[in-house]
Amino acid sequence: MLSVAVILRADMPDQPSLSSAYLPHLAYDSVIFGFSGDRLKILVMEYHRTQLFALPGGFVRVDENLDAAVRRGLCERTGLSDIYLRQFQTFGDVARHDPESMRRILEANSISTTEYGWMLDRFVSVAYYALINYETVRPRPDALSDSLEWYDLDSLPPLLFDHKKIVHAALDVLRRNLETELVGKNLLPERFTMRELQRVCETILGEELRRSSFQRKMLASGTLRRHEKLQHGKAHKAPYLYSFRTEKTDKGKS
Amino acid sequence: MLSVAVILRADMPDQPSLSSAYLPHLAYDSVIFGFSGDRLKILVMEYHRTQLFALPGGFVRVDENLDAAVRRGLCERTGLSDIYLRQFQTFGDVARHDPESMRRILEANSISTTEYGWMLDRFVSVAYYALINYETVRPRPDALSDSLEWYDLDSLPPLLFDHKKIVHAALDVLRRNLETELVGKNLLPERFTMRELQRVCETILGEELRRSSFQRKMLASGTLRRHEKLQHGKAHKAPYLYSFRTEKTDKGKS
DNA sequence: GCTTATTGTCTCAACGCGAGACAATAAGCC
DNA sequence: GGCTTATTGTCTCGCGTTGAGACAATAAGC
Repeated sequence: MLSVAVILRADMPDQPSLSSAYLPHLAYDSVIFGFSGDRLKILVMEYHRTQLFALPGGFVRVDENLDAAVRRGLCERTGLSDIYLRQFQTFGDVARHDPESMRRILEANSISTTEYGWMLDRFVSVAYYALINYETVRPRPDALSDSLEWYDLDSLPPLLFDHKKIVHAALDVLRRNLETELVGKNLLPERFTMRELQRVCETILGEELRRSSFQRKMLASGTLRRHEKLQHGKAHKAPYLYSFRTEKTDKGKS
Repeated sequence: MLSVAVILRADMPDQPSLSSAYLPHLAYDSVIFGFSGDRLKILVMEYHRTQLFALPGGFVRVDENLDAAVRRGLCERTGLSDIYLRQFQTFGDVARHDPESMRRILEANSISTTEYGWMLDRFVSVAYYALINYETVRPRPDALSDSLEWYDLDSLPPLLFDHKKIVHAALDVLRRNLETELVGKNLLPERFTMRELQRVCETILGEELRRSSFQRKMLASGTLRRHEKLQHGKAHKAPYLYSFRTEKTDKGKS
């Protein structure tokens, strides 16, 4: 949360006071998962000149749907507009706010603490997680040139506020919803091999799965469509390519 | 949300302005489930002189944890202080706010819309559900003598705002968590028969379960403790009484 | 003492899953 | 071209879980 740059962008020309354009005391934080072929990563931003890291987040405009606000922020960061997004928990403890760190960020960026003092207040934050295909995204740090980079889940930098807790909560929910939410659809390219799909599931769960059982279960689930075009160019037997079945692409196929 | 009486209680003697004691634009709503022996019910409040119905809810003080605020409100309504409570979703659409209905409520209760105009604003609401034993509670409508009563889930009155949607979302989550959350523990008395436990699960799921399978599964789960004292006074074979196992009551028992 | 409804437990078949085996295949190497 | 080798798709076997039904034990009412 507390993405300074989101506020400072020149995208609110008609607002006399910047703070009044947003709902006070309310923020969102996003855990953006990406899959890189063998590892699960998330996007972490670093505030310039502070070595302080946090999840990308932002605020909600007074006339904006909560979901829309998150989608807007996500688009600004990744350039993607139609991605899988899911709200999973709201964090509202008083102890989560940390005005000292926030003050350091503002001062390091020469931002007036009198005009933007409201950012030092307590915030209740609604947390979302997103699933995107690692390859299709070039993360864009915002106007204050904060960095925005992929970090391995098991080698995250120290995060501000309660963001570490938020990341773990996101992973928990993601694991619970792995079977019902077609996770691979959002983390893999359009067409993929059974092995790649298995890798995604294994990485999220943090455990290895039996190949034959996994294949049997996936085929039986009816969510996959097998294509006749094989993957060539690599060693050994050429595997089938699969894609996720949609109502449009095929109907009534076994 | 928008429980007027919560605000008007004389519990904030030091606050010069009532509105500043609470986080603006933020509320909570609670779906309080109770079980009456054969039916699942929830608590619904009626604003006096308006015939407008809504879920019990309230606001969060500026120095108060979100969870604590809900617990406080729940205690005021039910008198219970140690109950099962779970946050499940946050509702943040702009369309959910309905200033006209809110104005009717304020006017019907002769509340100044200039001083309490902030209650007409848009609110983002964090929704919780609670599970309580129907028998142990005498619902307390608040200072404005709004009524607060148990309603059958399938015969709810029309609810304000998006509260119907919130109720359905709560039921969805409750069903998904039925197996992992020891729901019966909170909806049944201390000791109960296997039949009563099965009734709770069936009512929540909205479907009938096989008696033998249910009994086998419950006994195998290890969460139940069987007592030797039987239930007498009723016809037919006397069933065992069970209670939920806690770490204190027994350890290492098969 | 009989009837009747309920309860605790058992059996059997169907199904899903872990584990392993097998043939088919395609690239690399000689 | 023939062999090696790793990967893939599929099959089988055994185990445990579940649905469905059966059975005896029991307690209240007549």
